[in-house]
Amino acid sequence: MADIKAPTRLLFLREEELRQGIELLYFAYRDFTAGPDEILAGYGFGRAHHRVIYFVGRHPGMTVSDLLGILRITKQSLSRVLGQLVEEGFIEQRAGERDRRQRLLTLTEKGVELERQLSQNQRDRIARAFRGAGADAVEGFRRVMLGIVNEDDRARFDRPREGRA
Amino acid sequence: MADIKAPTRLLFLREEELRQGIELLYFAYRDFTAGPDEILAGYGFGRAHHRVIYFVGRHPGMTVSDLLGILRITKQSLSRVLGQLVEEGFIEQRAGERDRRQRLLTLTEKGVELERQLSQNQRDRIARAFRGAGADAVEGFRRVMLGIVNEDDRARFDRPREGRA
DNA sequence: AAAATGAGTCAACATGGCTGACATAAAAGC
DNA sequence: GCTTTTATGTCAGCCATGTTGACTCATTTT
Repeated sequence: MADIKAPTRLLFLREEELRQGIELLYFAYRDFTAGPDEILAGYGFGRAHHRVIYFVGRHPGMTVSDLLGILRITKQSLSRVLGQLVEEGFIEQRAGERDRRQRLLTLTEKGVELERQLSQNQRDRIARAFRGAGADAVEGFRRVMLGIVNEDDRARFDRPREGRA
Repeated sequence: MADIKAPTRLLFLREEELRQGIELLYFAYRDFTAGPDEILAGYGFGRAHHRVIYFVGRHPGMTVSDLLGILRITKQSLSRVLGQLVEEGFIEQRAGERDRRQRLLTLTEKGVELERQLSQNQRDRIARAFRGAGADAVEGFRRVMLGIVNEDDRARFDRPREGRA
């Protein structure tokens, strides 16, 4: 079908390898988010709520601007979902001690429970993939994925400890 | 900060490992799509157009329902972006030979060029990550990502050949 | 001839991005 | 102390892209 392909067999394989990488990212992400999306729909929430719940759960006491930095969206977009989550009692805000302009975000018990419910599906999926692939493969996965992430966010994955915000 | 964590050190690491997996997927996908998004904006297109261009480029002559099956969206959603791409001369439709109800999709020259422009960024990023991580890591990446993808889509990645549609 | 299929269309709606303008309280700088 | 900057929130409106439901049309299958 008039496939536009590279001249040599070797180069073809290389190109094919990269295409596979692209598609693995697309399909893995698509399937990875499908589970939580269903649960969220039951609460009238969307994927954006999940991201907020997730990162606040991960970094209790983080500020609004920490969150904006991670999500890379505008504060107007964030405020919509964050506002709902606060209003419906999944997230609590309290003023910062050193800087009282800040709103420190934490999950309520209700929020923790929702986070657990949402992430369980994803953790199961990852755990299954990790177990099936073996420890060396997991290390390879980690290395490749880190290489794909923008340099300025790699510190977030620094070995054992958790990077602030 | 009242971190909710697991009882033992071993279990903590395990939990942390899974969390890292989740976040690697999130950040890698976010950064992976940021480049093309900028280019697309210049054409008045969005990520949905990219996906259509990509898969039609990948599988020339595919049908509309093939595409719907891959993207897992409704035909109404697809028709919007596909219609634009056809109208603006990036994609051509022709009737199927065996079944004249089908619309077989192929990229025009203009479409091929846009596809190349869009994917170049992603290919570069993947290539850089693959080179930096090494061949074994790439194999591990492949194994883990395949484990994350839903079983019914894994055949798409069968070793060397390209699975129809 | 009737039923099923592939594709397209109209209408209405929701989510979650965006820009721009503006308000308020607190902190930092001079 | 006054001014400026910063952290946050808010109003209003726009756009892209997903959804459901109802329907048409041509063609293929039964």
